[in-house]
Formats: sequence, C-alpha cells, structure tokens
Amino acid sequence: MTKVLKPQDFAGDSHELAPALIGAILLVNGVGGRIVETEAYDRADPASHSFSGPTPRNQAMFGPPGRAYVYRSYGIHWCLNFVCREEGHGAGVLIRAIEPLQGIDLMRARRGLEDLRLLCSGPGRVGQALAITHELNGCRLDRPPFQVLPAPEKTPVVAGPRIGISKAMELHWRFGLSGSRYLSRNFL
DNA sequence: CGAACGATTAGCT
DNA sequence: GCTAATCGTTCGA
Repeated sequence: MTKVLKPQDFAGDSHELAPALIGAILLVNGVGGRIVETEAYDRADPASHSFSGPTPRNQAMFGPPGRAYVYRSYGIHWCLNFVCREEGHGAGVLIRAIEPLQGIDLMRARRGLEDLRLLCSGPGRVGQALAITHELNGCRLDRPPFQVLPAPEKTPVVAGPRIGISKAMELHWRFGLSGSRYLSRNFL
C-alpha cells in the first residue's frame, strides 16, 4: 500500500514544492506517470495568474492547498496545477511534463500519437493525455480520480527560467528531472 | 462593450 | 525558426 500525498504536504512555498514534486507519480483514473517537469507560481509573482488577486478563473488558487487548479490555455489546451501554500495565498505548481508509465495505450489514443517522448512533454499535452478538463478544477489531489505518490528521497533536480512567460524572467522557477528525455525542453 | 492577450502546440518553411 | 489556430479572461473606454 503506497502512501499518497495529503493536503498538508502541499502547504509549502511553490518554489520549494515544485522541485520536491519532481519524481512524484501522478495518476488520473489510473493513467499517468512520473512528474519530470514543473514550474512554480506565486501571488507575489508578476507572471502568475494570481498576481492581481482572486478572479473567477483563478479562484481555485486561492482555495485550500492540495487541490487542482485547471485553466484553459490559448483557448485550446487544459493545463493542470497543484494549489499550494496556505488557503487564500494564491500559489501553485504547474505540471509541465510527465514520463508515461501507466495507461500508455489510452494516452496514445487520446493524443492520436505513438511517440512516447511526445505523449506528455508539455503542459497542454499532459492535459490531453490525462483527460484533464475544467471539471477537475478545485478537486482534491488525494482523492479519486487523482492519485499523487511522493518522489523518492534522492531525485536529481535541475532548475532554469520558466517557459512561455513575458514577466519575471529572472526567477528560475522551472524544475526538471536531470537527464530525463521526457522534458518539454532541455535545460541549458 | 470592445479589444488585446496569453503558464501552448502542431505543422510548415 | 515562424505562425496559425482558437476562445475565455482581463482591462480599458
């Protein structure tokens, strides 16, 4: 019986939780794999959706930690975040890439793609492969359909600038599993 | 009420 | 490397 991460495990700062989640297992209805890339976002961070305070879209970020914040990206993709820190703070960790491990055939069917390497290597791709939609916004991560298992003690993590943002580029809040071939992009 | 803009991706040059 | 696709959210008038 493997222990799942509980809400209190998500109570830390986003830039501390994001690297700690590298190597953790994320499953949605039993489908998913190992988290190999994350990014941290914070209320005091101009690049964060929560920077300007609560709005209808980002309300989940201001709710209790240990829940999902799901948003639509570019009108096309669904992206998954883990809400962290204490309730009302508006911090979260974006799940940018996972290494496919379970339900691979189903993920291939959802993505219309064979290549393992392209299956979940990007936040929009993760959303499509795991069938993430707005219905999961605000849902607890320690209950079905979610399952999040902790990362091993020794997990080599690398950091770098976040991707696709135009503000706060100096914050190196993108984290990856060192040497993984399932990253959305390599680290310099 | 209108307009600009994305925490992106796939496909083409 | 460059750009279209596509639409909800946010902000200014």
